[in-house]
Amino acid sequence: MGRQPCCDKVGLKKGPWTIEEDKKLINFILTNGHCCWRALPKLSGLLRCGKSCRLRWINYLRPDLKRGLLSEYEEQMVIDLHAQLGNRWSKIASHLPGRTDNEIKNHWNTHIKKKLRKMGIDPLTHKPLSEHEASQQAQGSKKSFVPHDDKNPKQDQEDQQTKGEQEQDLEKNNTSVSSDGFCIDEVPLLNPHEILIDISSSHHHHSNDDNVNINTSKFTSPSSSSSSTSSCISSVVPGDEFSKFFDEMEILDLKWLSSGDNNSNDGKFNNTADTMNLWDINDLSSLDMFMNDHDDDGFVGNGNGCSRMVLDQDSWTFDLL
DNA sequence: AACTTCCGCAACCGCAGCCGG
DNA sequence: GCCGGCTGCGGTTGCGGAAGT
Repeated sequence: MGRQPCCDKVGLKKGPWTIEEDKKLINFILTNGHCCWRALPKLSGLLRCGKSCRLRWINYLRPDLKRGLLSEYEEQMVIDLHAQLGNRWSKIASHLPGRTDNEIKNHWNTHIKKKLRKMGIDPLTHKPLSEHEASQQAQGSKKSFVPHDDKNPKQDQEDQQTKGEQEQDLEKNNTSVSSDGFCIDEVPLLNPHEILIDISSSHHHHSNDDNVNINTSKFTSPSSSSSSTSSCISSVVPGDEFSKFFDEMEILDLKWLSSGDNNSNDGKFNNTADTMNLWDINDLSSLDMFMNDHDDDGFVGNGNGCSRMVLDQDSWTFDLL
């Protein structure tokens, strides 16, 4: 018996996601989590396969994603990591909080490769190009189709030996990525822990104590986003539609740190009397508390088992608002 | 203005790896 | 150890917009 396809493809939708589908997916995941991607489409009413849902969530809808171009620092990290790890994009992405493997892969293929070639560096071996190759690059001639083994980009033994150490260094460096590494001419990148919930205020739609409001007033306008960010959502839905989107989503208002606080990236809580830091970790486990009812601590379902919360950085701040 | 080519990105596809039975 | 199901990964494709003619 052959391998079962990941999903019954008959009647399943393909291609770009619509905002309605996004809403369904977000609502479902925020309510139920994503315990089983395969079952998710049926349960959420989406005519997509589980893989497609997973990809959409991971690469686009996830709340902790950064959008916009990679900063110089991030780019350098990608180059360094690629030299060590090769095309293991997910590994590389794990060193860059808020970036996805797909994003890094695309950026590598479209920007970094060219940049390195221009600099006379072979993007595959990270060694200087041969004279011939370099001259080709200098002439801006066609892409170098030098045969290579992409699957085995491992460097010398020395590299391998020091890899552990280097990775440790990179991890350390990682902690300072957001604080001093990001290009300030790009989107004002916000880290997950910079999103605060305003527990005290309750200015809109639900007055119940079990709903949390998060102000959106501090969100940056889409125009401040990197021009290269071409979001499906933003391309489809005009600005005021995003407000509707949020309303329909019954989304919490988010209260952001003041700009002066933006560089506080040390992962510490920034609790004041009436604010609570949502994100003090790098992964999505913070979501768990919202995906289940937590009446005791103020983060709760809406009474019908549907927790309300949407958190994000750029995809939410720029595209959805 | 119309057409063509190029480029970047989101999404798809197929395979590998992991895990439980 | 084997098998089947599921997830994750990396390569590739195709669409839409930008740039060029």
